[in-house]
Amino acid sequence: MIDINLIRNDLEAVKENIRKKFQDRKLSLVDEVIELDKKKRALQSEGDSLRAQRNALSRQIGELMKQKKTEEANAVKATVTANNARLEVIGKEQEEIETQLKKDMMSIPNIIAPEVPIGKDDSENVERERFLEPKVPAFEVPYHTDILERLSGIDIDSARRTSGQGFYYLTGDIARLHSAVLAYARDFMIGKGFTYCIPPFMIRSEVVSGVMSFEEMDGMMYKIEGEDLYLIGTSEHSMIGRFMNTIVDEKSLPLTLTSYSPCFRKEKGSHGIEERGIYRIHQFEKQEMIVICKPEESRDWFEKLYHYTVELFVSMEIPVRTLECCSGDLADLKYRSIDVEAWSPRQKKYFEVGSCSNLTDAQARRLGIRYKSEKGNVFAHTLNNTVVAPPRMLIAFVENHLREDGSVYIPEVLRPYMGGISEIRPKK
RNA sequence: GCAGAGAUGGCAGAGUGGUCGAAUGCGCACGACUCGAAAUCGUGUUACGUAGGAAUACGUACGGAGGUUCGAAUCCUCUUCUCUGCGCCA
Repeated sequence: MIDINLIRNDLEAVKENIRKKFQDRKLSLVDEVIELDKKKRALQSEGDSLRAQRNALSRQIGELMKQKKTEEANAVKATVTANNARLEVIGKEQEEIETQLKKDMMSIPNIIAPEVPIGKDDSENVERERFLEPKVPAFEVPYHTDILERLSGIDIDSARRTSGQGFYYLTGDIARLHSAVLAYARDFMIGKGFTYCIPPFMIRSEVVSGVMSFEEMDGMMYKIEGEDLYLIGTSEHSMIGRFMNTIVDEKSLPLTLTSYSPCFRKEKGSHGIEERGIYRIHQFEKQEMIVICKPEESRDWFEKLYHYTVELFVSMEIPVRTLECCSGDLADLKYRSIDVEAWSPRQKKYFEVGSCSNLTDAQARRLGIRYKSEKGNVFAHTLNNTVVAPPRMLIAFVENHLREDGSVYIPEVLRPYMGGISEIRPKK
């Protein structure tokens, strides 16, 4: 949600931003907001003066009652009752206008960063940098589940029976590798000065509706039967929810947090879930980073954050590239987004393993996350980025580290978490 | 899960229908005293919205939602959380 003052003061900038995102149908919303805002203020000042009158009259009634002038008091009461009738009408109108205003404001996208390339959809995203040489081995790289099955590392058939499509059993060294990657990523982020955090894996509807739209909620969130609780789709939900409607201490900024959680997603309407394998699934685990900082610091943090992910992948010897999301592919709340993609020697292309976003104050304004400064209370800036999400990243891992004999190489940095072993070999 | 008590400003804590945005204490800011400090004294110190250049004015908010009333921190209903006791449990 952007600052309404921006619309009041620089309507053209807001409209230009909408055009850059190819959302021209939303242009009329901006004019509607101006109108509604005017009406809202008019109603408020009318209501305020009526209330001021009522407060004065009520005090008068108190006085008259004390002096036992009941008749006069009743006369004044009648005036107040008439006022109240009008107040009720105003109240209803105000409520309607405010609901519509809020809805409009939520649909108006955040102002995008100057470096965001203009483009309609993800096909126009722009590659920024590459790290490590993307290699294609001489032998054919099988589909990731075939690699994992040969290593006795996965059992999807059983998972289908117990839980249905989109689930998996990881077993043996592969399961251990999964945990090792998470533990290594956790320690890596702690080493960068982040505070490790394990959040609630379920949150209330109140928090859910704070962090996402109704459509997103319907398409993603699993609800707990008979309770006002939802399984989180990412730890960002509970991590950001933690600061909803709070004023954080300026001295504690920037808050740099790294959280672990399982993530549950319906993936409703996405065909990817039908795919064989563990690319798109209902349940996965993820290490995430969250930064809450002062506005003037968010641009620097953004650069740092996605470079941390890059550094992590490079340390595990997996080639990656960064991809700048173009204007049309950027979600409405985002100022800027960079995806980190890992190399797939099988597909001979890069695929997404993480996404880093700077939401500036749009998310904070929507959720009421502020800090107290000399200038008064200011909305903070929020950023989030994937450190690593192992089931998906395991695809990149086994594809890149597969050797011709079917074994998978374990990079140096992970060995302490794998009992010192340097490879996983097929059984038999 | 059951029963009882509670939720008020940065903190502690009064207030049970009308000059209550809220006593008092602590904290904090500024000033006086002092060579300087402590102590002491004085002044100030909630947030949000609207109008205004500003001083300020008006409105709203006493966990949250709704209700009663001319008027609600105060009465009623629901809800969330906290504490105490019992029960249950990794």
